[in-house]
Amino acid sequence: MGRSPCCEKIGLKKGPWTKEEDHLLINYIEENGHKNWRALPKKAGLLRCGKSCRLRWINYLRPDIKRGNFSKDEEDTIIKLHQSLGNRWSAIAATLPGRTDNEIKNVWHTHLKKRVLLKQAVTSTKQELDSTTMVQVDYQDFNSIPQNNHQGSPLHSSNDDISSLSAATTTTTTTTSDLSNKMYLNSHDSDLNNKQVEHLDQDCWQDVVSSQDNSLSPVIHHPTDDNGCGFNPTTTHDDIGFWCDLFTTSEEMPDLLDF
DNA sequence: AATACTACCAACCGCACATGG
DNA sequence: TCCATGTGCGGTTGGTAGTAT
Repeated sequence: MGRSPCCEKIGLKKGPWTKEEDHLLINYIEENGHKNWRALPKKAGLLRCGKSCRLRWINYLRPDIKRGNFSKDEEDTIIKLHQSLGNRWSAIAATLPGRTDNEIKNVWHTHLKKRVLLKQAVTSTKQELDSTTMVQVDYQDFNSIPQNNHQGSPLHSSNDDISSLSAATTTTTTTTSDLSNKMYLNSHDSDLNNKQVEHLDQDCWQDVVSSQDNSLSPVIHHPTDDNGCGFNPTTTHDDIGFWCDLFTTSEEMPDLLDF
């Protein structure tokens, strides 16, 4: 026999809260506090589970909640604390007054994780570049790469992605060494020929590259479009173009680390 | 203009821990 | 010490708005 449910499920409302429900909850808590969440909804006249009431109050209705975008300082704090604490959202939230664990968790998954992963990718790439030579890549040859060799890579989004990439970047000299997971480079450098690189897993690349989140744009210094790639920096295609541009010269790499 | 896709975020769910009888 | 209950936490889902095709 398992534990009983936190509340009687039958007849209780789920889903988005209405203004009326919000007012009932706020009024009750302002007058009586919230000593017992389970008993609260009935006393407040709400057809909600106690857990639902608690969540609504903690994450949205609390008077000290800070709304709006996260500042650069707040984002930096989250990134730093996540490095040391991991997914302990409540602990991270405790250091950011007015922010909730749920909000921080959402921000992490939608913005900050991508930024951190990208920074890690760029950092590892730079480290590898420091110990390797220029690699010449003929992107047209990606059309002939077997599917299972570039699954999940930035160049895998669709046939359209690959063809537009090829059309735009024929035989571009590029100092890239790990644009993707298990991507084979058609290198003219014998040491790196057919080198299989594996710095990031597939999900990582899908998160980073399939994203149309432009928040990366102001953070990463997108090289000027002077090499003929011609990608617009706002779409999935653009992400690919961006990655092509990104590794055009090794001299650009230090700037890219300025997250 | 219609459809598909993606990002965002509020809310839910289940588990773990805390507490009190 | 055990058990029932309440609460908190982190993972996940689903609805919606915006954007691309």
